Amino acid sequence: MTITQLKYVLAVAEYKNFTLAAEKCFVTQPTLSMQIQKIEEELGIQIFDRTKKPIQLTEIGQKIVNQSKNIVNEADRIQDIVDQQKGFIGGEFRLGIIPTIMPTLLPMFLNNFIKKYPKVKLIIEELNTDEIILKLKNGHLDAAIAATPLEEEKIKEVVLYFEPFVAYIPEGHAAFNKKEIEIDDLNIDEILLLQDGHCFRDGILNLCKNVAANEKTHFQIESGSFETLIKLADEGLGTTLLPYLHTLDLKEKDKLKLRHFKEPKPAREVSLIFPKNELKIHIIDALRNTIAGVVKGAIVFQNVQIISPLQKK
Amino acid sequence: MTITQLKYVLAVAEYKNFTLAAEKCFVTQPTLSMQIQKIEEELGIQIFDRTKKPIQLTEIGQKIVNQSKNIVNEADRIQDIVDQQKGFIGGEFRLGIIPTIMPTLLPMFLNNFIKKYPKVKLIIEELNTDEIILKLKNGHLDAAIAATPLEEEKIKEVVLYFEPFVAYIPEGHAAFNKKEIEIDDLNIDEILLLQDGHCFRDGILNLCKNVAANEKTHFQIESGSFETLIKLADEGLGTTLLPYLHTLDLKEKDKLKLRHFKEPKPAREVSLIFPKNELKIHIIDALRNTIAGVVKGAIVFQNVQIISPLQKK
DNA sequence: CATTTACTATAAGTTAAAGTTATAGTTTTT
DNA sequence: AAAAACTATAACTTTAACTTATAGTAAATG
Repeated sequence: MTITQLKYVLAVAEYKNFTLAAEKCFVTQPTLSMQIQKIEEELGIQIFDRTKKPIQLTEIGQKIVNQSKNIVNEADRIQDIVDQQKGFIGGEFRLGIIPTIMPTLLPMFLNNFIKKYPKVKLIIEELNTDEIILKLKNGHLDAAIAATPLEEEKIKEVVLYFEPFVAYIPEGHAAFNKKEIEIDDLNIDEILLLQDGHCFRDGILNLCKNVAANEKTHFQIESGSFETLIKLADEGLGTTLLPYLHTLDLKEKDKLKLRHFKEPKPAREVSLIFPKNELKIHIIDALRNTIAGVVKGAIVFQNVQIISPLQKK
Repeated sequence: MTITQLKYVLAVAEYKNFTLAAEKCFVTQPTLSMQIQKIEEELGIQIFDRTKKPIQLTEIGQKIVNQSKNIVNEADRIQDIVDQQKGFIGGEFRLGIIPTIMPTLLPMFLNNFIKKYPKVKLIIEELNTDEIILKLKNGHLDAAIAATPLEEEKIKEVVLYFEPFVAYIPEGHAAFNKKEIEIDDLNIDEILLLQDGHCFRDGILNLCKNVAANEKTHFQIESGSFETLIKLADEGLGTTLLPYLHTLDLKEKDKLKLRHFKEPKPAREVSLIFPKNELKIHIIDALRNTIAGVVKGAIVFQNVQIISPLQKK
């Protein structure tokens, strides 16, 4: 049994197709077929059920695939250990970003980063906070950008910036005429929120003290994107809260509906988070510095009050 | 990088000697030398410092060895997964036993077991409870025999038997003339106990309610073996408590000093414990049945009161 | 201090494994 | 029924792993 064979098994399990899997492994299809046969013979079991189309894993095959993922993953870390020792900045780097940060932050630093560190192959995935924590722990991600604090035992957090929330208030709303507003100018029932699972929602809900009592209103819409929320607000269906960076992209017309909060402004803490083993710490540091550089120009430090993404009732 | 190379690295790290390591790996010394060179070259680092005699690991080498242990360990589990599926009873099986159970229980079942399951290569290690829990969790042990309950999250316990404690009371002691005794006939200060780390000690200490207050007496001896305790008791230095199976081996003369407790007798719960993944469950079941068979004849069920090994203040 | 001992490294050759191309054999799709 | 999509087998090549033989090197020994 070799690591190579295990990788072949994983490829076939993933693509359910020998030909395609062979391509992805940069070998010919017969090589793959033979190596799979060989490991099946060595173990004395069938990993794949070839009678089904597309190919299926057998019951025992599934267990072997799970274990193989472990092994291949752990084997890949050998190179990480070496890279860390050498201070080498390169190799694959898997970064998770939550959906409410992705579209605004990523374009700001991505270009800078890949130019400065051309040897790093960034693999970026949009994931919500729960998925991120899971994948950081099992090694499927090297780092992530999320709202903090999370207080996860094995995960380290390094704050990147504090991002204030800005209220988006449609014309005709009572608060529209105020220059600066306070949280109590908005009625919690009318604030349009992102759908559950997006941790941003929890942050917003925590703004108001009496959420629990008000949760079951006659009207509840939770969208997956701020664009939808803005349009709903424009239709007179309520107000919404936008992270500051997001407001920079609005049309001039819509920007007129933005109202900043009085200090201390409600804000979210955005951090770079990663496993405490700090395996790819050099890349993480490089990423942090790059982001810090671009954000410094975009967000002025202000007196803020952090909304924790934690409390999920 | 291959699993074989990693195994070679581990062998050299263990024996600090290429020639010996090669023997243990069943290859010639040049093979080992070349493969080690090859992985060092591939990673671009030195794993071993060959200038020192005997050979030493470099700093990075130590990290690589640690990770390699993980990988090789996880790789070995592939075969376990297959064996489990097939219901195969064989292969290596690492069993930990705490010192206070080892000498009495092991001789009772070992012969039976190896005759009945000749394909299983039993590797038995005497370890205290803490070490056992650690090694079960990191995969260095497949199962263990210890006093329970332990209430460890990832470890399953299957009770093998309940073993009453018997008091050993030297001539001249106030309780010597009683046929059956109660725990309060003994003064906690005079009970000779096993040294710390042996979990049996905790069990005994839990017998008495007011231990904490009495712990700092003018006199405290904690030996590592019951033999010592018995001799100390004979010297008039106190009494001691012995697990029932241990009393069977005493000289006739010493047996006269044993006093059984009134029911419910204080007893320890002895269990077979193993990781919840139940990888080698067939061997574990075989072991349990073998032990159950031999113990049934030796320990009559009685009304007992379990002393938990847990509370460590 | 030269010699033995106890190792590790290198060289040359062999064996075994992993890979290739070409093609045959399936099953599914059209 | 033919074509397409795919996997398996066969024959061969390349590469990697392993062997024996021997050179090199540092520590131990008389």
